[in-house]
Amino acid sequence: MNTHDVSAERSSVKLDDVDRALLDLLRVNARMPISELARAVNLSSAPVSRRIDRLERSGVIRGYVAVIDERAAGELHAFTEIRLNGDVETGELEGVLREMDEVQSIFTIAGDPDVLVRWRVSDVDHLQRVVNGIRRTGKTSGTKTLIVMYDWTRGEQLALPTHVD
Amino acid sequence: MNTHDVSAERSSVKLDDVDRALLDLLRVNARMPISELARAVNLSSAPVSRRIDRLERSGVIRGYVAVIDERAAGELHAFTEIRLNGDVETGELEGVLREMDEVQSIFTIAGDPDVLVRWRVSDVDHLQRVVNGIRRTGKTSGTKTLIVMYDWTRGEQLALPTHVD
DNA sequence: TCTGAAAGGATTTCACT
DNA sequence: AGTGAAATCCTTTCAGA
Repeated sequence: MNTHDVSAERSSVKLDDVDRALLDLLRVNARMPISELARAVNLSSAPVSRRIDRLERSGVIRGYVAVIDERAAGELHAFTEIRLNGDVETGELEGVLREMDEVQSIFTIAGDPDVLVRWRVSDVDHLQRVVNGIRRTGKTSGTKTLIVMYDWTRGEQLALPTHVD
Repeated sequence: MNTHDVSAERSSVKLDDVDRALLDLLRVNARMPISELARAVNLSSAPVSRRIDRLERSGVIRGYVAVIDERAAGELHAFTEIRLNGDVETGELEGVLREMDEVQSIFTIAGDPDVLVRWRVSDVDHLQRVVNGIRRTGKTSGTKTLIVMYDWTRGEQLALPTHVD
């Protein structure tokens, strides 16, 4: 099916249906062997290898990450919504946030709030410290923090090699 | 279908320093070869292979996902905060959400809101349709949607294999 | 639980279509 | 832009410590 290339504004990348199929497969299992991807799109390994290389170099594939059970790893996850002071640009806070090890993701939002941050901390005390750290920059006019109790992401439960004998 | 089927043996998992080092490496590059991981932790490949297998089976590693540039792929990402009606349990809505292809992640929150959903849609019309779909379930008392303009996640920019020319 | 070696796969390159 | 074969490299299993 032909879902269309809407982007075009900044990226000169053209994706065909095979590229999109590969992306959908890798989204669900980033460790899927090239040989298996090739079988899924009815090609041999060589062109699939080259296509993935092209997708990586062009920035369409930004990376491959393992998803870890945060509680098994003894961690706490949370989000903080941040509203910025009127004279502060999002880029200013982003620079601060990227330097903090506890920051896992930063989302710039169209509307209110201005920024959404995902934290990876050891406990609530740690969370309080990092959120206070953001407040103390003087760049924010308000924060609201959401503690994650449970989370689910598409693909994560199917991603492991299930050996069907 | 049951909602909580994964990693029941969470409490019986013990991680040593080598395990934690492997997790940190895989978080940043899920496609890193076992041989390279082995070098990084000063072991041979065999035990690293077995350790990762154990981490996968015990549910500590939940999966491996490729991170795609949504704009290059012609997509729009957004979050919706959901407040549930007083008589609705989070599990009820979760069941509905998991069936929707547009739902990428579901976070159950301690406090207000009750649930945070991450969407992957083709455009704002599509977003409006899926959010209205949630409203029409009658399970929610309020929603607030945040459209992502830009996002950054730790590790994603270093995750690609650095090749020597 | 590790090492080292060997077997079996996977990936990439290359000549050709 | 894809195929098939060959070379290289990776992963897993197994014997031994």
